[in-house]
Amino acid sequence: MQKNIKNIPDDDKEQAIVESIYEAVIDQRLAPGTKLPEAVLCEAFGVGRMRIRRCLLVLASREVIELQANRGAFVACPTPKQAREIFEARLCIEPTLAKMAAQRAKPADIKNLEKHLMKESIAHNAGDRREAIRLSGQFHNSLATIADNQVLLKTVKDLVTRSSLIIGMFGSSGITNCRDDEHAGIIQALRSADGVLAAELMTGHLNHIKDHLQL
Amino acid sequence: MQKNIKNIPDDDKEQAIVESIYEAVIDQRLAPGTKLPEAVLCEAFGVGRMRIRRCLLVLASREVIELQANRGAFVACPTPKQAREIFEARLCIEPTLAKMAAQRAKPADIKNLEKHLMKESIAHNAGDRREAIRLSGQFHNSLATIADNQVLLKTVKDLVTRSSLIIGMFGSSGITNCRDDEHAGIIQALRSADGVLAAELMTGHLNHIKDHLQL
DNA sequence: TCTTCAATTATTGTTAACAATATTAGATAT
DNA sequence: ATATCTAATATTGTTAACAATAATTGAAGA
Repeated sequence: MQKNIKNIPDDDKEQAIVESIYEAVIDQRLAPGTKLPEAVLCEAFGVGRMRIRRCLLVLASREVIELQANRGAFVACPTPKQAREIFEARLCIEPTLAKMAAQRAKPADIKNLEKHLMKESIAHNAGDRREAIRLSGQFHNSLATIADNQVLLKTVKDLVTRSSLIIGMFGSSGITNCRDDEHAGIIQALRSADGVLAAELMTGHLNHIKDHLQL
Repeated sequence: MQKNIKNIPDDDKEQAIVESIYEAVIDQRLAPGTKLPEAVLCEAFGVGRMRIRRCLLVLASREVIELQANRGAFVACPTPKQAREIFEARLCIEPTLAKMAAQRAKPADIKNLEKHLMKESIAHNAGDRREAIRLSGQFHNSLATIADNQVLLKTVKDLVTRSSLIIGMFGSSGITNCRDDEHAGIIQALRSADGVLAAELMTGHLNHIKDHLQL
């Protein structure tokens, strides 16, 4: 019999590091342009330089960070053009994804989304902008999970992460970016298995987020 | 004044290597499951091991190859489940993309597509299956280019590349996979700037390709 | 002849030292 | 005081040797 095949040695640890940096970007603890020196990351995660470099390369390949020659890694600074393209991509993908989710959502999925929505509402009312953004992104990922398509999930995750950077750069600081009542509407559409409505609401929702940006 | 900033040292060369492997996968010169030993690639591209490893990591992060612990790199073998997800993703993205392309196509773009179509037709009539597949993929990339969205272009490129692997694994060998007359129809829709039609035709086209697979 | 085990070989993974480049600090001159 | 140049420092990029693991070969036994 064959031994369990892991993808690459200690891949789990590396994936955890990548995820950790993703999270920090989403939470806006790592602002656009922040330098990520190898030594600091080695210290922080308790691994060697090679590991960190591998993680940085993966992050760069997903355009969450940028690698500059002989200067190192920096958290990406999306340009207005990139911002437009990213939201255009989201508008291309997520409405259809919402439709798929509406067709496939099981009662348990709806339950989880409702719980999620409550958390969003709490963070929102508490004025915890950071947490609100984080949960808002997570909501979009959840739809991809319910739609049960790993390929689209990965794509959306990247887009959501980069959207956090965009909001960090071009978001009007006063206004809340993701209105949770719009999320509520989408959940209601899923509940009634109305895919077309879910898609429409998602389109409107993404347009609202985009419209609140100062590109 | 500041020196020209390149992304990373000799990034161009590395990107060329990655592209080269992409091409080989698309052309089906690298069959699914083929082992890619570091030494061979170092020799082939005339670079050190470190470079090759970086390229392999990028390719793995895009799921064009798979890295196995202590065993090295292998051209990816998409599972039927992955194949379904990839085509679902394409069906999610490319119709809308075709619509965008229809709205943005300039006369020169149409001209190029027509030239491209002729090449496809020639390869098709000559029974050059490999070239036909390659050109067929390129057609889909061209639409993303015309739509002028780098984010979606990159996503589609990945999906098209992996589709080549899927066709290599699950394609019925006798039947041609991408009917160029369907491409012709899409071009006609672009010519008349009929986005809705372009989207519909693209949906049908992708479904046809998918239906010719033996999952 | 086929299977199993051990030893050899080949390949990948890791580490540490070194080279190249950028950044910083300090001194000098205007 | 500011700007500029130079030297020192720090950071990144590269290489080569080494360690760990897998693949292969061949021999021994059933």
